[in-house]
Amino acid sequence: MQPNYHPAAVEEQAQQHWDSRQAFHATESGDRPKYYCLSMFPYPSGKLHMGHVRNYTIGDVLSRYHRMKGFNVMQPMGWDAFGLPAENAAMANNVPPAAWTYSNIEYMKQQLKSLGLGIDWEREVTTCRPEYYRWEQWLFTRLFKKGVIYKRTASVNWDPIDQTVLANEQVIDGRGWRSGALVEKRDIPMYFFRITQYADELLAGLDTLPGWPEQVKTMQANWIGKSFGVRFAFPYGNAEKLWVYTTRADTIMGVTFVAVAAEHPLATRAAQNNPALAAFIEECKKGGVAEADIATMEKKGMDTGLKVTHPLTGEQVPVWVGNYVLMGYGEGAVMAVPAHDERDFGFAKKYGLPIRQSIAVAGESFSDAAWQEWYGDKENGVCVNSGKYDGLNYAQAVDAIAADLKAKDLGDKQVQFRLRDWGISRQRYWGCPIPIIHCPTCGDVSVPDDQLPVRLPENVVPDGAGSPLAKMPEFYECTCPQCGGKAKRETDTMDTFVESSWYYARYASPQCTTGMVDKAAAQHWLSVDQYIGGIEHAILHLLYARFFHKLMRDEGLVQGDEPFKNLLTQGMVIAPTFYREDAAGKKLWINPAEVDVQLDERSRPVGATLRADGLPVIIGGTEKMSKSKNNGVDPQAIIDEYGADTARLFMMFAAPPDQSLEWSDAGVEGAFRFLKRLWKATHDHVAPGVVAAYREGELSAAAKALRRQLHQTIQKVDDDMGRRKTFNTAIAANMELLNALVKFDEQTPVARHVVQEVLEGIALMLSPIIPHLSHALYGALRPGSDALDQAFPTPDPAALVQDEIEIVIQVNGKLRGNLTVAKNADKATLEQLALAHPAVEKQLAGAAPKKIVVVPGRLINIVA
RNA sequence: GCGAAAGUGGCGGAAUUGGUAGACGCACUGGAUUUAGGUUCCAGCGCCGCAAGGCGUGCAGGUUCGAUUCCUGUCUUUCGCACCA
Repeated sequence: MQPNYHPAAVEEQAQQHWDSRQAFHATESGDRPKYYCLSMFPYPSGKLHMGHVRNYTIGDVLSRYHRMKGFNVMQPMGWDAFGLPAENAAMANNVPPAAWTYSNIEYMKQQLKSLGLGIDWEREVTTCRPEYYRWEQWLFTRLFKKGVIYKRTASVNWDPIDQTVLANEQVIDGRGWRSGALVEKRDIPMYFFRITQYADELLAGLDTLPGWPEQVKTMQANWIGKSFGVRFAFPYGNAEKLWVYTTRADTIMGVTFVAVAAEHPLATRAAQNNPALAAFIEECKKGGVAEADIATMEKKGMDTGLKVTHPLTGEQVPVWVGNYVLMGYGEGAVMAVPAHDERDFGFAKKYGLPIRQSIAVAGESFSDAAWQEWYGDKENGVCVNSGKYDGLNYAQAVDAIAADLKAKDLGDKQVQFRLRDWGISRQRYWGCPIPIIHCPTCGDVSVPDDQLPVRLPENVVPDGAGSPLAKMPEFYECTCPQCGGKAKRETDTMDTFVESSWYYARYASPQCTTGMVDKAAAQHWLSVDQYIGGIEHAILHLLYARFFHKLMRDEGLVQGDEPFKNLLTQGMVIAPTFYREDAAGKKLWINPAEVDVQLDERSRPVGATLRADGLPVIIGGTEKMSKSKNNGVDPQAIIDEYGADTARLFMMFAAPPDQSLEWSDAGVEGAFRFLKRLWKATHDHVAPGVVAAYREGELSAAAKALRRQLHQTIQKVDDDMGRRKTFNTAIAANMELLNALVKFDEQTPVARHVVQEVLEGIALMLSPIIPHLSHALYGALRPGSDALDQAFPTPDPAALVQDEIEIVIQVNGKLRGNLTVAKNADKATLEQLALAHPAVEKQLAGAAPKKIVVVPGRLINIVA
């Protein structure tokens, strides 16, 4: 064994060893229970970022830990290879997205390999390959025939200069990112997945997922947004009806106006002979479709001049157009009750509309000032100024009002979801072609199986103005599969969320050519035992994948209702930011690697300078590593300098996996220092010759204590890695153990056996985190054996036995001293010892204690 | 705006079931080793205080013998919001 730790050599040797024995190739044979460990696959953007390294290290730690616990582990990897960045790179560099993507994959694959991940590379999946997306197209055609996929129009961001549809991300402050043009809403035809049909099941399924974070389940439940309310109509004109939906039917008697979306037919009609209104409606159509923008913009409205009839009072109610009412939600119209809804209140105040109280809370006054205290109080409010409904509480009022509306055939109770159907049409090139043919006589016809896949040409460079496929007759000219007549192929591609919604299933049989999945393989490996990925995917990706699993189940492809049994949502990797401002006040972001931070005598930062010129820079916040803030740290540089084990150790040590992780160069140094200490301790121990691990023999008190600490650590680390998944505390416990070992200086033969036992224990306990180093250390401690084949250590009950324990003494809940007592000391003895303690006598000052609380094995609290 | 989280020393974090706040690491300070820098090793390190002691987990309340942990309110920060992935 080398006297010093050289990570490059250690890691190369270990990786070659694993490769040569195909250590991570997973098969369905054998009788060990399976463990399918899946990390969210990367988008091949160019090179790995720290978020990838963190994600895949967590997955690898769990995979290797479970291998040691006796599981047949399958850990695959692939590429989420379609997407917008490839088109942007193509335009910038004049390279086809395909070529750019494939070369990125090649480079990033080498990077992943250098991390020493235990991946079965024979299962690699790349979504932009026809072998993959042909099955997506195949499923599409099935779902289209079933009616789960349908076509309708929907609003998109339209760039009037580039004549193209923009993603929300491409709209900056209401303008197109390339053209700078003010973005407009435009309605275009799109295909939709009828996810709302599965809304109830997607909601109920959350209760079957105890292995998911509560936070994620709550977010999904709120996103699905099941609400119990009343759908009812305001009649008008010639037996026409304006429908609205409300969850607060108890406030219906407080309605003073109705607000409709700009796109609502009633608004369109009213605008025909009202130029001012027409102009306002046009103004509402300006701006993008992102909900966050719409919800935070100034609430504006205009009277249509139209009136509708209140269904219960018969009163005439004005209809307004409101820019905050969304056509895509519910009925595209809402009843407005300014007295009991915050948004309506603000709107009524602004435009001088009447406010009518219809709910009261006993003992509370109703005024503009007091209003906000209880405006929406569902629990304590009762109806007032509401005629026959006066005095009814929320539930009673809703029941009575719904019944009366039903009797008039003007409404009824209705369950509604916030979830909307999933529009998947994209007017982009680098995506999976939608397998539809438009025939002038047969309509929309799905592409027959024997004509799949609809191949995406790979040699195209987009120009940013509309979809390239729509300009390629060789792509879109075709014949109708039904009538054989001249027809046009669909040129839209699918949302890339579609590919990432089923890749987990494809990994079970990645090369299957006879179907989307091999049913037997899918049955063996699914569901995913552990899924790991960023918290930013908590809603959309995870909801779509759950939806797809149910679609595939209903096609008989997979079994079970849910794809991911356990979910771990990792936090972001964050880093400090630094910047300077130019003359125009524009921030120029400077990478942390180029900055020196000055500290005061208490190590508080007082300033920062750019290394290149020694002049000051401004310290910004600590934020998610990103290109835009130029605060990214390249993982490759860390691996090159310290090795993968140090990078892995630091990332697992600096924070628990579900919290954000702050990057720290000094922290990386600390991790490296620990590995050097561990290497040296092992080297010094094996230098005089290898011994067997301790089994029996008389031990000194110090040796006994060290051995007890080892076995306590094994117990803790097993729990931390398995149940808690807090790798930071597992590492800390091993650091403490190494510190204790270094202090232990007995050289007797039996002491050397204990040291051997401790070093073997550390090497194995940490092997999921620092596999290369553990491979080398274990090989040195046990020549001829492979750390990879070892079981996770188990604690020796005999080593854990303790005769004496420490008990804390408190007076009035404050720590005043402690006692070392026999483990089985009884309550009376403990009280007596505590009262005799000098610090307690001082605190009591002769007075008798009022009460004594004894928590066995922990503390005594004396209440004075 | 709506939904979900998080706030603990100079910093990252620990305290797992209401029971010793600050484990472990970083930074810093002092010392040893070293020609020097670096490395390594030893010691110290929440705040106030000479000490005794007091204070202390964003802020304000509450429950409890005892609260970082439970409850109410509030502030700040982060994530998501349907075409970024």
